[in-house]
Amino acid sequence: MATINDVAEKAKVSVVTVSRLLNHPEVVNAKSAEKIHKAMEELHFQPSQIARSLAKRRTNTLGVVMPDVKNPFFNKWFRCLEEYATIHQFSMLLCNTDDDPEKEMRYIKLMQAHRVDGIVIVPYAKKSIEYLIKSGQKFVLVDRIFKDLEVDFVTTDHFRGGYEATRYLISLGHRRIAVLRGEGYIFPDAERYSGFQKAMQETGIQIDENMIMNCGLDEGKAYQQTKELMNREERPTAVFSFNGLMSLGFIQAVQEIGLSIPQDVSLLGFDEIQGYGIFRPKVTHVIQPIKSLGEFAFDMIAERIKKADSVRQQIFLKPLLIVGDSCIQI
Amino acid sequence: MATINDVAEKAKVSVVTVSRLLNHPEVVNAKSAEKIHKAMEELHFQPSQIARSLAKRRTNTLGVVMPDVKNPFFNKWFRCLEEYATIHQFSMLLCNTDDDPEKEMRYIKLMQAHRVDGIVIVPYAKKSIEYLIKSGQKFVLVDRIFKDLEVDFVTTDHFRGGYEATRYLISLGHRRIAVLRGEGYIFPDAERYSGFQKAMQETGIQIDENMIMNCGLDEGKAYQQTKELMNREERPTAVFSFNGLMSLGFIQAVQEIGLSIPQDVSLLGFDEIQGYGIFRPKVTHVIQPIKSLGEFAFDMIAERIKKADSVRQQIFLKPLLIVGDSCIQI
DNA sequence: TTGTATGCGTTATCAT
DNA sequence: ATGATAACGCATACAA
Repeated sequence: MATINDVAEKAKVSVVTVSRLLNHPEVVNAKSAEKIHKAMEELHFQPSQIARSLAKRRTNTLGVVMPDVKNPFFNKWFRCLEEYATIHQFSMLLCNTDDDPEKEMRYIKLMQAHRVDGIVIVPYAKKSIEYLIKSGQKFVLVDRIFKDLEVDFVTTDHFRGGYEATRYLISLGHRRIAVLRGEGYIFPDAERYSGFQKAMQETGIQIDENMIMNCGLDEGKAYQQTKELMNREERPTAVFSFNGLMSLGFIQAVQEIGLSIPQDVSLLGFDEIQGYGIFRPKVTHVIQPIKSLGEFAFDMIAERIKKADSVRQQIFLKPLLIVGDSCIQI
Repeated sequence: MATINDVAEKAKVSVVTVSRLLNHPEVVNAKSAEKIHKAMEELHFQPSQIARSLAKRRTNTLGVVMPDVKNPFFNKWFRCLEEYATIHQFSMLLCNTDDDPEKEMRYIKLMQAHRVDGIVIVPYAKKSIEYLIKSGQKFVLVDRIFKDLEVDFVTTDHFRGGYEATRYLISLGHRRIAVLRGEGYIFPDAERYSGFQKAMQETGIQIDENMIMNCGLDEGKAYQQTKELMNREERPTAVFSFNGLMSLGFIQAVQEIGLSIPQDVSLLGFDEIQGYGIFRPKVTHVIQPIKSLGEFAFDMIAERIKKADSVRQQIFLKPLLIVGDSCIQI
């Protein structure tokens, strides 16, 4: 690939003038500009971001570290982030951790080696974030936060989501509500459960601990737990599933047992389900403001890149309850 | 972030020795090595890939240009590619074109500006590929190819997929087979249709052109076309949908009309459907060897990066028909 | 408006 | 086994 030198030579100007045309076009004379442009065309010249990054100590690329692009929630989010970042002249280096702490650390260091200007991370391990802080890296947390760490983040108000969903079920007359959740380690899981608890307490309903199923946020486990749960003598009248994958596992198990939603059991899920469009009844679910989650993430990291001492931003966005046909009054 | 200079100073050796430890560890004395390692630890040193890339004229990063990570087929493929590439010390710069020719060109040039060692592309416009050739860029085509261009590629044998799927439907007694397809512009769409044609011709069945529905590979259009199609006096007994999205649209429309699969109409789809797991009946479908599609793509581009004059590779992978319950004998 | 000199962080070459 | 020096492609300060 041609360099700035080749262009300068061909246009019979100095390298600096070429560089100027790239960075401060207003100060270069029209004739020179034309000659240079012509030379660039002929040589298929593209300024090297590598050399440019080295000189400017800015790469204009963002590192994105997240659990898994295969997850519908995350890939939608990533696309929003990418689109928005591209408008602002940023490229994206992408890594998937599969919630493996070691991968996460390795990838973070890889990003740093690439000298990304900032890291946008949906983290798993708190240790990773502590490392980011310690190493002076600029970064923004998305979705999964750690309450005791003083860092920039944008997330959904998962507490509110859990709370409102539960209130809705209660308003329909449900008392025996089961929960399909994770281990409570990651923030959204913990918060949604807290919201659930609060709604139950407020309305004076006793939580039946036997109906709080730890499924590790996993489809397969949700399937198994559902089989066990729904074959009990005293079944729940409603199930609150904490993500789309578990909703899938639940539905599959329920179908195999021969029960119907919502006649035999109501279902309320967090996030959309894959294939949501074709499944009947329409599942009542809580959605997150994915686009905003992407745009805020970019704005925040961009702001911090601009000035390291910009104010700390901690944003909670409102979730929204979409009412379908999977919950009935009892 | 600390540089190689800081490390050298702290370890009381020259920069070169530090660099050597990084690149040719075997030639540096154990004592020096230890001192350097210690200094690196203390300084949280990560060698700058930027400076390294500039000096070596190799970035060890790959540009991935594809239509859309949201598409389940592509995101599974991307994950396979990423995992495999990471093992081989390559990072991935990712861009989504949404099949917009302008975006595609812009992104390709962006990748070149970043001096990626090679580009892995699922293209839309032939023009993009012609540019890649003209500019001397190393690249590999995945999934969508152009038969008359002499370039490296790996794709599924879509012709065979279309052929075998159609033969299967015919073997079940179907004669009036409708097709939900795209515009025939991209390779997989065109090939699948050719395979369909061949199977029909071989068995002496007349293709009813009115049942070949151009849905632009889009869910919404497939939904509309299905409504029109299935409300005709003479309905097809089977439908062959060319991708998962259109299968979704089809199913939704059929459900709304009040028909059942496969009692009223059989369905055979290409690729998996989102939410496949919970939809009943299980949809009979053709799957592609996604993992191989990722690994071959990497191996090929890696090979070409190693030596520009390596032999041209053009690989067709076999698709596989997965029989479910969505097609019945008539 | 344009050019000269220098530096960005690393590697390669040639010495020692 | 180690070091001095130049080079990678570009941007910036300063000079003209």
